[in-house]
Amino acid sequence: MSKYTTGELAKLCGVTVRTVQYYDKRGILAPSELSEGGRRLYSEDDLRRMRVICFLRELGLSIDTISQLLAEEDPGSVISLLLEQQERELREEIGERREKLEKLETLRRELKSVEAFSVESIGDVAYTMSNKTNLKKNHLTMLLTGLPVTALQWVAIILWITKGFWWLFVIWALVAIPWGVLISRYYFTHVSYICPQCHTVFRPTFKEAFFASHTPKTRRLTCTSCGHHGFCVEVAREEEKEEKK
Amino acid sequence: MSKYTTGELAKLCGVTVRTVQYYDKRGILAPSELSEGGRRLYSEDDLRRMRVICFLRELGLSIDTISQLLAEEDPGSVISLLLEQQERELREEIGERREKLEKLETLRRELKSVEAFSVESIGDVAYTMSNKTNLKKNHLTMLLTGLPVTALQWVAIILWITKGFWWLFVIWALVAIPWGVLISRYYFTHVSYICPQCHTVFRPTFKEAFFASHTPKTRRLTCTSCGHHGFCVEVAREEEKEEKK
DNA sequence: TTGCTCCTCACGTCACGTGAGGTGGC
DNA sequence: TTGCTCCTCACGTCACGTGAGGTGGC
Repeated sequence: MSKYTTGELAKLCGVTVRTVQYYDKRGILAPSELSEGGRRLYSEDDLRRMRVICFLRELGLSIDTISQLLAEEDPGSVISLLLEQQERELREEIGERREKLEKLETLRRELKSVEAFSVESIGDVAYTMSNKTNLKKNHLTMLLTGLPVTALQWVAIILWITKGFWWLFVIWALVAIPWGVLISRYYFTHVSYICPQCHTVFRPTFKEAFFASHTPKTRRLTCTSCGHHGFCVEVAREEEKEEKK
Repeated sequence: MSKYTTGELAKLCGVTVRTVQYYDKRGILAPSELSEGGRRLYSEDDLRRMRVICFLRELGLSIDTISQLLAEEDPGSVISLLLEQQERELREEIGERREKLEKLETLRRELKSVEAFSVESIGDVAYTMSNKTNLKKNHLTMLLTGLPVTALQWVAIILWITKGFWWLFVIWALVAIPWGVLISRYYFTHVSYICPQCHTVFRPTFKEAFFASHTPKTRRLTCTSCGHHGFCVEVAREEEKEEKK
C-alpha cells in the first residue's frame, strides 16, 4: 500500500501543493496519516476522493457544495439536484456574458463614429444605448402616423397624372403641411439631444430643430448649455419629474 | 449647480453607498467637494464620470482597467484595445462554461445508470469521461480491421447459396476464427475495467473477458482486487509506466 | 429631539497564490 | 552535507458586503 506525499498527490491531480494543503484546511480532504515529522501522507482512497473533488471543482461546484455533498449520508439523492442547480447557474452566466458581449460590440461600433473622443463620449453612448428602445418607439409612431398621409400623397399624384385632378394635390398639401408641423412638434417634445462638447442632454427650440440639417441619428444644433454648434446625437426624452430646487 | 450626496449618487447610478465609497477609496472617483462635516459631495461632472464607470463595470471591465483608462491622456487610442481584450475574455469564459455544461450533462446521464451509488461512482464516471476518446479509438480500430473479414464472410455465404461453393465458407471460418482470437487478444490488452464495488481499475484474464456476457459499455467480470462479480465499465488502458516500489 | 443618512474601521467573502522563515528526508 | 520538498503563518487577490459605533443635517 503506497502512500503519497502532498506533492505527489498534487501532481497526480494536476493542482498545486497549496491547493492540497488548502483542501485539508477546509476539511474537505484530510490526509489519512501524518508522518512523525508532521508531513501529510495520502492513501489510495484519499487519491480517489481527491480526484472526485478536482473533477467536481472543474465543473464549477464550490468547495462548500462539494463538502456538503461528501458529508451527505446518501449522496445519490442530492447529487442530481446539485448538478442541475450548477447547470442553471452556468446557463445564466453564459447569458450574462452574451449580453455583455453584445453591449461591448455596440459600444465599439458607436465609438468609431465619435469625432472628438473623450471619456464622457462613453457616457453618451451608454446613454443612447440604454434608451434606444424608447427612441425606436418614437420613430415607429412617426412612421405609422405618416403612412396614411404618404398614401394620400401618392393617390393625389397618380390621379393628377392620369386624370388631371391637380386640385386633389392642392388639397393634400393643405392637409399635409399643418399635419407635418403638428407631428414634428409632437416629435420634438419627445426627444432630446446630447451635446458632444459638454455632454449635456438639452432640448433645442422647435424652430431650430425643425430646420436643422440632420442624419438618421444626429442633428446640427446649438447646445443650450455650452453654445457649441454641431451634430448632436438624438435620444428619447426622459419622462419629466418635478424639479428639485 | 446642485450637489449630490453619496446616497443620491448611488441611487442615480443603481449601486450601493458602499460601492460609491469604495470607488473613492480606490481613487477612481473622488468627490469634487467635502462638506464641513466631512461628507462627500458630488458634482454634475462627478455623476457623469460615475455613470461611465458603472457602464464599463457592467461590461465586466475591472476597476484597474477602468482607472487605467480614465488616467490615460488619450483614451481614444487604448479604449478599442481594452474593449477587444474584454470581448476575447468573455468569449473564452463562455467557451469554458459551455464545456462545463456538457460535462455536467454527461455526468448526470451516466450517474442515472449507476446502481450502487457512492461518491466514488463520480470518480468512475470522471475516469470514463476523460479517456472516452481513447476508448473510441480502440472501438474504431476493431471496426476497421473487422470490415474485410465481414465482407469476406458475406461473399462466402452468397457464393455458397448461389453457386454451392461451400468450401469457401469453410476457408473463411479457418481464417476468421484465429483472426477473431488474435484481434480479441489485442483488444483486451488495450482496455481495462472499473469495479463498481471497490472502484479499482483492473485487467481481467483474457479467457474470462472473452467469454463474459457484456453490453456496449460494460462486461460481467470478477474484480481482481476485491473479488466482486458483476458488470464492470470498460475504459481504455493507460499507457504502462514503470512501477514504483 | 427624532429619524435618516453618512462616516470610518475592521473584518468577511472565495479559492487559492505568494513570500518568509524554518525543517524533514533522501 | 546538499538540494529538494514540505511545513506553518501571515498577508494579498477582487469588488465589494456586513456590522459596529459614532455623527451630521433636516
